[in-house]
Amino acid sequence: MKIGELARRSGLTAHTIRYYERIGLLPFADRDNGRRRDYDASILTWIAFLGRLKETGMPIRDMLLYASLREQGPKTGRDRRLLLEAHRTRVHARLEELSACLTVLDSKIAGYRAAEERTEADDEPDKRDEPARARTSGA
Amino acid sequence: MKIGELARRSGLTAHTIRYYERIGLLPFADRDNGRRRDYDASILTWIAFLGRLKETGMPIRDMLLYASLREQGPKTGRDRRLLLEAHRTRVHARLEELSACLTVLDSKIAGYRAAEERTEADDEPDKRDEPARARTSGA
DNA sequence: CTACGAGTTCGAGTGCACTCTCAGTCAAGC
DNA sequence: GCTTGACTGAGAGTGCACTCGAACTCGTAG
Repeated sequence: MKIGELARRSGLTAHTIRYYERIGLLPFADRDNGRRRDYDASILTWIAFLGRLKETGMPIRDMLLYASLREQGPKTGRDRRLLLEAHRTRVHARLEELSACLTVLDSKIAGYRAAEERTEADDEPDKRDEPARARTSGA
Repeated sequence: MKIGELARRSGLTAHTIRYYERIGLLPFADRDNGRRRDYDASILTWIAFLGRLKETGMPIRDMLLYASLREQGPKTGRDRRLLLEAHRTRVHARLEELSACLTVLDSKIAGYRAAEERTEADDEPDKRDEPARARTSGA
């Protein structure tokens, strides 16, 4: 598989694939007789996993560490697990954080809704911009 | 309240507060007789809310839109609500995405754990780096 | 009066993760 | 033999969100 096809199949651009190879996130690819990268389909699994790490907010420098452990073979399994476990903890924390924010967002939206209903009812403009607390003067 | 105290109380740096004012995320602050910013405590509520938006991944350009609607007073309530609802949808999607990734991460970790147990059992090195699929040759 | 520390503006610099341009190379088709 | 189009490496450029430095101004304590 050439870089163009890998780009289509992985969702990365050819530019990004070369960039990832340059920085060591992808292993140095075999070249054909014309020095062009020629990939095995198995690289797709690795790219997909990198995608997960990225999606969960892992910085490239950490992915590089994981990648280098992977390059060193199965003896690094424990280190890789520890790395993933630490990351898992962070992702979990982020998840909780987002949930909490979602709650705040919901109550803010509810506040705006309530304000709109009041406005429809008495059509009275005011200067408030904090809809979460209802005006006591209202209906 | 001067910028230093606001920085301490909001968790932003004085640099960031000035930057936010410059780009319009914070309203232009009143100045004292020496041209220094003098804040009312109410700004803290706004900064906290901006923090929520930021925490949930809203880009500054969207926060700017929200801020400008807020500046225009209560007549923009509906627009602000729509903006927040759209954002809420994105945050929710992100949350699901993260949950899915967490599952993948968990199974990857479980795979490494299993590999470690096998290694402890038969102390046999191998070349595999995809722990999710167990070796059938194992005990 | 002088020193100090906190503030001011403006603009340049930083770190991240790409993203793109350039000049050149190569295999295949006409 | 020539064109075409995907590919090459090196390096510059981009967008985001700050972050910092330089040179300056104030108000107050000593």
